[in-house]
Amino acid sequence: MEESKHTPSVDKDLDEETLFIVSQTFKALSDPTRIRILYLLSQKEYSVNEIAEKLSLGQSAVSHQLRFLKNLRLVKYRRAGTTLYYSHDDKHVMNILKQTIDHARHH
Amino acid sequence: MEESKHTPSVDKDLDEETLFIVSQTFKALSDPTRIRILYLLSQKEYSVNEIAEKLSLGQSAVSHQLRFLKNLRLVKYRRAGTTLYYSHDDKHVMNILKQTIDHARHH
DNA sequence: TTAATATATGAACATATTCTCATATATTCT
DNA sequence: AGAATATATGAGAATATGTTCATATATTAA
Repeated sequence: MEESKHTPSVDKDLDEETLFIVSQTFKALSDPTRIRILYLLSQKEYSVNEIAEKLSLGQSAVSHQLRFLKNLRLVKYRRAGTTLYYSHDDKHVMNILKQTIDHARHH
Repeated sequence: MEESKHTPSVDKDLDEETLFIVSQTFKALSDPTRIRILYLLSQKEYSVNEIAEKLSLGQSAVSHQLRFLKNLRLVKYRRAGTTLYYSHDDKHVMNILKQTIDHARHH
């Protein structure tokens, strides 16, 4: 059997590094708070306090989760004075999230 | 602004039920053991013991994880005597997994 | 420099997760 | 029915996770 030009994932072994990246990526998307934050950021950028207010969360909780998402490079921020505006930074992951939200809604 | 015929997820609020389904789906994909099991099952069906051997895991651990995946209807099984052959049961989720594995490999 | 505002960080706590071990259940064969 | 095999299950332990609280840091304005 010949491999396609796209080298389907099914034809290769899962190396440790890939496994780690994949699990971390999905872990980011497995928590309701982080999902809500990313969903909010799919619309436009928001400051930390705006996110906390919009989602009725504590400032600290939001900050902790943003650090988590930032470490995985799923979000980025720009500074404006003392305010940090966060936005999403991984189109692939945002696409995966949207796909899965749409899929979940059709049930 | 008018909504498209596909009603993009970004235009709606995230209701509790959708949020729960989405987070559970990603939680299933967030553990290395479950990823390896699903990846194995993306190729063909395997019995519990075959999975345990292939992945060097305990029979009990595999059984526990398969129950988890079964509860989310991500896998199904057929019985052949005392042996249960498990296979994947959610094409959307398997597709998401493949996409993310491919994405992770390109880094 | 001091005050005010926005965000980040560390510790502690409660809960969740995943594995192992022992044992239970289910099926088949004799 | 009893033995053998495959899988499931429950309890317990170790670790991970997510939140809150208190406090630290950074920027701006007076």
